[in-house]
Amino acid sequence: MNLNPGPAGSEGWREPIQASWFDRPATEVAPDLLGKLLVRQVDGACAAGRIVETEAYQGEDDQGCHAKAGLTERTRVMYGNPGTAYIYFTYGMHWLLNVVCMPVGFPAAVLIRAIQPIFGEEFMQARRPAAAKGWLNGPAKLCQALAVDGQLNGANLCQTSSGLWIADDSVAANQSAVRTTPRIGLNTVPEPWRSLPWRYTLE
DNA sequence: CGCCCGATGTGCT
DNA sequence: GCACATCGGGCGT
Repeated sequence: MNLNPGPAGSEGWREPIQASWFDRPATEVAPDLLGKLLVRQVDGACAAGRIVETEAYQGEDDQGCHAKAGLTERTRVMYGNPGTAYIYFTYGMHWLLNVVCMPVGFPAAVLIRAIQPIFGEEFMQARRPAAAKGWLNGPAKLCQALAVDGQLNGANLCQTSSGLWIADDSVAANQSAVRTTPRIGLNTVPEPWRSLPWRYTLE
């Protein structure tokens, strides 16, 4: 098995970020996730991408957050441990990946919206049209590329045994390059939540 | 490039 | 019923 090691001299991608790092507001975790690695290991292959776009969703008050409906079967994971994967199905065909934040009992999560390929491109391209332009710049696209679906809902992202984790390879993001905008796709969400600057992008 | 629209399943009112 | 944290193709500019 060739694990397609990461950048020379950097083994940081093997070490998952620990749960305590996610035990704070999603509006803090979301910008801090920019520049971190999203790593997938499954079927004897390994692939990773650098996170370049995130969104924060937090609290039952946030009318853009699924937790506005309170604790339900669907939102249960968001009320759980920080560092857990909250993965849901939408538009009849797409999976979206979030990382749970905040202590148990408070619903919050960060949506991973885009990554840039770091290694394991062959693994990712086998699941995405190789010729497609912008083949990882969307929350459903990156889930398809990394073989992330509902089977991983509730998975612990703080251990490699899940086959999905987030790592810091010490290629620090330039914080000055972080930009904020309103979140995408909240077309019927009332103000002020619709326009909160809770989308974070790199470059 | 932009806008428009259909695909397609499910959670919640 | 309907909205939905989307995507890709089609067609007009």
